[in-house]
Amino acid sequence: MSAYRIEDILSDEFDGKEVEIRGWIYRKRRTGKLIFVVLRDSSDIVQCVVEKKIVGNEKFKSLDKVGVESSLILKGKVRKEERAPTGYEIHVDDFEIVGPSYNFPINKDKSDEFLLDNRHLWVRSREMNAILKIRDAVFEGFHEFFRERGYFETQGPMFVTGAVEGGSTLFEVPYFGKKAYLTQSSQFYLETLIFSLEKVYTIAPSFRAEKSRTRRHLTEYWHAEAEAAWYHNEDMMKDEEEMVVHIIQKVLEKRKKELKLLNRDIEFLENIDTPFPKMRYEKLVDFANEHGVEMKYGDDLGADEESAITKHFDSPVFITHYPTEIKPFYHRPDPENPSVVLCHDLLAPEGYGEVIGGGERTYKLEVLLQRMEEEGLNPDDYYWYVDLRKYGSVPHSGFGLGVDRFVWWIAGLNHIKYAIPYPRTIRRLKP
RNA sequence: GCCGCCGUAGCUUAGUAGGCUGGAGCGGCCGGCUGUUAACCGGCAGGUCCCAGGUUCGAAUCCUGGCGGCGGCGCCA
Repeated sequence: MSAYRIEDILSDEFDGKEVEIRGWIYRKRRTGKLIFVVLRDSSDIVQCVVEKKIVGNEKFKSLDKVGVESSLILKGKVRKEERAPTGYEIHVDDFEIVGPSYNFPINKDKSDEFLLDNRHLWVRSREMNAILKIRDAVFEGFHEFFRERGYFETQGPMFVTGAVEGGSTLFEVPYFGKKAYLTQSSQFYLETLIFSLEKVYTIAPSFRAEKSRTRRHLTEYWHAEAEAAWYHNEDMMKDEEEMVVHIIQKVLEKRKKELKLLNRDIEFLENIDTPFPKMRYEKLVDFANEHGVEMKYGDDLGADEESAITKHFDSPVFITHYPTEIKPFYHRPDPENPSVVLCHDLLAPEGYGEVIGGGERTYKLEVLLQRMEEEGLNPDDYYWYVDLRKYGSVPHSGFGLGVDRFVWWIAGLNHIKYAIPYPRTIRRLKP
């Protein structure tokens, strides 16, 4: 007999049928000559009733001895049962203990720190299981969207020699007697690749040695990035908002059960649609001040500002046209007003804040060299990036999205460390 | 870089204006129970009170230093 997934047998169709299932003991309760085993597999949980008179004294005792997380194969008959946690239970005819487990370290009392130390075991929990499935749907949604839109998936290197963002946040690694760094972003490499493929995307890790201790920072995070030739700022924003909606739809289609388990406000997600509100940076300054957040022109958005602003929207919101001096050199200054750049950030609602940073790239050689000089950068260090502006340059735009931040928001989590299987933060390097 | 908080049993913790033998829940072990819902009932074991030094008749509690951890800001995705 082949084994069923638990999720698949939780239906009236299976009522009265004989099945085999495999999984791990999630809960176990003994009462006299009965043992209730709540078994979990990757799909769901189901209560199984083991009677002493059916399985025999020896087997009954052996099951009584092992603890939660023991792995079992069991055979029995499915019955509809209102008293069971998931509405059905299995009356067990026979079972096999495959891998016993004693004294599983995680029980009902648990601190964050303890669970992080035991992440390799905590990934089995129903909460983590639900989050990981939502994360999977998010990745699926990305790939699906980009490919449908004619983007090619590609990859940049992880070992690099220079910075994309500020240089102080690079992780240095020894490299055969030389210094190398772990990449902060694949953006510059994607820019080179559009001259071959025109529209490209990648989902890869990025590394930032920021000493941040916040609920939205990781030192190693998954970065979904795209670049497209001939795209202007607004073209890119259009793809992005449609991408965000596509991914949300994908998660809603596949993972409603998991969102419910996490107590996510599902209706909120269902109501998100294009177009997203768009606000120029200068308007945002006024908006912030009108809503009790002190902000002056030239300030970057802090966590307080983002949180205060996004709580006023029930949709992600684009902020565009930031002052040139607070953005990196590669952003294209607005030809109509070079004191601002053609860029955009996407802020997630409900106080979550920035999930995307993107914009149009400077494609004229003179402008790029001037901006590099203003920021004190040596063009020789970026010779290959500068070269792109010498040989058939074209207008182009791109963006980077923090996938873990996105999952953090979609799943409605309290801290980004719950959004990734093994979070890496300034203080957390294991397991 | 800055601000704040914490370290007591395997886990979660009570106890800290110094004072009797440092309590409890969960987990573990032994026993009981035929419908449990993170079951329940009885019993047992389990402690370097983070480390070092100091004050004191007396320190988990006060002081100094160290180690480890947590939350937040800035920065960013």
